[in-house]
Amino acid sequence: MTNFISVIIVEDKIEMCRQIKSLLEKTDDIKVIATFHDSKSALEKIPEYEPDIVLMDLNLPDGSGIECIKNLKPKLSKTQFVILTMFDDSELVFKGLSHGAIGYLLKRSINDELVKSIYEAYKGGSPMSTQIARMVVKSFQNNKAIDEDLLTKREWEILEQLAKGKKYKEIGETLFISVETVRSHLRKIYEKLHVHSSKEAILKYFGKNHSR
Amino acid sequence: MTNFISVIIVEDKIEMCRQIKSLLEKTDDIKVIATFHDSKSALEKIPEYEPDIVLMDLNLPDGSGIECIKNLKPKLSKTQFVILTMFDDSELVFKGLSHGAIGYLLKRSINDELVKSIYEAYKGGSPMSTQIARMVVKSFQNNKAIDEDLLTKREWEILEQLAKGKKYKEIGETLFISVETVRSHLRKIYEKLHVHSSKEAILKYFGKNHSR
DNA sequence: AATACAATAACACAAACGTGTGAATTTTAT
DNA sequence: ATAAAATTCACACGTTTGTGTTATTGTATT
Repeated sequence: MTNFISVIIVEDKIEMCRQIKSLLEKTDDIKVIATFHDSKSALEKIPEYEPDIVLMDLNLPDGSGIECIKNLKPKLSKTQFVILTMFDDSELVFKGLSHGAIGYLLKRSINDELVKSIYEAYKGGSPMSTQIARMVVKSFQNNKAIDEDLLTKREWEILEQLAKGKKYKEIGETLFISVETVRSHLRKIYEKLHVHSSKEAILKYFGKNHSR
Repeated sequence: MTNFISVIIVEDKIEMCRQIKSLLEKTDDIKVIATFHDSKSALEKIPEYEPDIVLMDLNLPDGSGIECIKNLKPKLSKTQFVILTMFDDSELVFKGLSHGAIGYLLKRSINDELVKSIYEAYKGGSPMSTQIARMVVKSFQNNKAIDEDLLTKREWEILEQLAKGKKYKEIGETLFISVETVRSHLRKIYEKLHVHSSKEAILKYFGKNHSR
């Protein structure tokens, strides 16, 4: 590292690119060391720069920015990727974060947050605009799968085991009861959850029954 | 709503409580309308106030603050719960968020962020300190369950269907192929994933094989 | 003391699943 | 153009699962 935070911008719209650059260069300790406008040249050239931060647009003309991150990440272990996009689509957010992006900003809110976000990303934080954080939190709240009081203590134990991928026989061995008893419990569990297979029960357990 | 944001603090340590209160009251449009020091009285009295925001400590003497949120939430649909805690333990964070909290702040960073966070929570955002956001992002990245290139396009389609809880016959009907073909694909999928049941395959699909 | 629920267990039968083997056709890559 | 991989389908056999029925024992609740 040098005495400034090196940033590369990948963004196809030149005007937007310039705007971001000028925003960042108001600060002395951030330097935009390169800009790219398509994923092909970004993939080729970025590794040479070893930037601290890459600001990545998702809607590139020749392929998704997520693909770009996926390919660059292994070569640049010290670089933090921050996604910059127009859309607050939850699919995209989850995909972006799970593919190695460390932060996720909406273009409409960059004026207020961009510079601060670069610092945060550099310090190992995860900049997200308020709206994005809200979506992430929602994704946890959807997982309010089964009311705790619906199943008895023992039934929860059985379901937990099932949700680890075990088969009936193994559950019985773990809990020191016969397979028949396990089947007996699961019959009641399935009844209470309104399902007819271990698959469906597991999905409910993880709150993956509706949506996504 | 009135012309200010009404806040209730639930925090057992009186000194900390007073400190938070004085922080918030530097701003005219935030009013601390009550404070509680244990979950029993909080549960009884808070519904009468219908506050905009509840700042909730997790380590109350008589029961977890999470339980408290769980009980209050249904009675106060317009109230936003923000957790205030000493610890950045990931279990707690996920539990808190999935039980109805809208934000999660660490006590050590409240000086900088508290007032801003109240505004954000009020506007429907999700205030989180940078460290918490980082943990949340990490939880997505751990879910890098299966390498995309491991399975073919068709195999992904089959697995997706399976992960919706469908049985083989239904998968075949959805994709317009015979059950035998579904079985054929799943045989290869199980081989590639090193599993021996639909249960295990689904767990891998959702990244739930290790931990949690 | 009576009633309800929880936990345990067995038997039975059909449906669904896991796996071995084999093979034809289409798509993709070299 | 040729090899390799992907997609499709079938038959067979043993295992696992889903569900109906029934019963014993322990533990609360009233």
